Amino acid sequence: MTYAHNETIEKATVLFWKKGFQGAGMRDIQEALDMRPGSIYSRFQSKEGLFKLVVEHYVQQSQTALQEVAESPEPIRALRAFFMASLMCQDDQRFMRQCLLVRSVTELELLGSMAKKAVIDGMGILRESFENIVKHAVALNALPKDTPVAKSADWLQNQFVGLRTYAMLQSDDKCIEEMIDKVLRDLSRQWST
Amino acid sequence: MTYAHNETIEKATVLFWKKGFQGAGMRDIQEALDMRPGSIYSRFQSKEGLFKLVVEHYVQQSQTALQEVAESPEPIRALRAFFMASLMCQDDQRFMRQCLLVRSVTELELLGSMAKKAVIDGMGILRESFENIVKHAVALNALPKDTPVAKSADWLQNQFVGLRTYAMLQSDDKCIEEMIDKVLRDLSRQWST
DNA sequence: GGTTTACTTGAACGATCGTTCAAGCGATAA
DNA sequence: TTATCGCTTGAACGATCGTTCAAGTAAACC
Repeated sequence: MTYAHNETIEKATVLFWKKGFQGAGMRDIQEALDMRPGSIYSRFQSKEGLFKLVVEHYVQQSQTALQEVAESPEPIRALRAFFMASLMCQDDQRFMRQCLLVRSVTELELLGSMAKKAVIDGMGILRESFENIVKHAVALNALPKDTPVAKSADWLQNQFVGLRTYAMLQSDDKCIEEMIDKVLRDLSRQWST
Repeated sequence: MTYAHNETIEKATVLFWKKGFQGAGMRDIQEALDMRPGSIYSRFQSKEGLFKLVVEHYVQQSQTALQEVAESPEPIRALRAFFMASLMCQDDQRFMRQCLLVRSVTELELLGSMAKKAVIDGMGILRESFENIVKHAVALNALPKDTPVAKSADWLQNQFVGLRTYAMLQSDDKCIEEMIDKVLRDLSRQWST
């Protein structure tokens, strides 16, 4: 039941990821989930209700992954692995290189208040996860003691956004890898002028 | 005639920028341009034809602005000014903080081949403009001689994308300014490990 | 067996989508 | 004046949108 529920959410995630909220029509959704409109509406209330669940599920999954990075004995190396996995997925899943949340931000205006809140809250939650990583890295001396944690978290999330857009258009994985390494080097550097 | 044409394109640009290609309906367009459907179709052939012109116009404007940065006697300072102007526009134009091209990339799949080409080519053209800036800066000793020009151009465009997304969600202009300065510092640094 | 309950079905709704086209308009040429 | 031209108009087209709902199904409880 709950398993089937998660499976359904994940199918919807792929669809929204590929086509966007507006771009994914109810008939696409019906086909992807192999459900008839009545069933979908009885379970999720509306297209937007389903989308909200998708976003929350996505945030939760990402949060878990980032938490594992933070708690790793080598957080910087783990972060690098996380970046690589997110940015270099197979070509037939290229659309997943773009962050689902960032994609949704561009559609924010035409989302209802519930879904909108889920997206914005999600961005905040992931920012916190990045902050956790920086904190742990500082504690382990993997980053300088005087690293401004809050600012670095903003910056890191920001870099991730840029990287994901870059990775979506860039076909040469080697370039992506170099870009990741530049980010990690810049992360370690002093922030002061 | 041509002036009125440009004015029309610019009105359409604002609309597509705010609502996206899919989100802007023909009836929105009719209202924004104060034209009836027949006139729009006789002049632009289709919604996509209009969008293509909008994208090309946007790219051309951006290219001109970046060219001025490159040819400035202090390119890094000029680049900073360009970033500030792009990222800190008034709140009622906040949607313009997101790059129109990046926004369009998320809708790439549902664009016809003509408009798609305009978007992708546009990204390439702007990348070249960033490369020009780096080249000029190196020539003026504003950047180290051994700066890898092509890679730096990719990186710089990438940073701009990240910054624009960041600026759209971040309400504190001071944070944005600090982030810009971090980018400019990281730009000057050595790329080698 | 009969009733309730939760879930599913698919036809159909009104609204909106991008687009078309016959008809109308005003200026220019004959 | 009449004919021709490019441009405009707005009603209307078929398609698709998100959504609804009466009818059907199957398991659970009395």
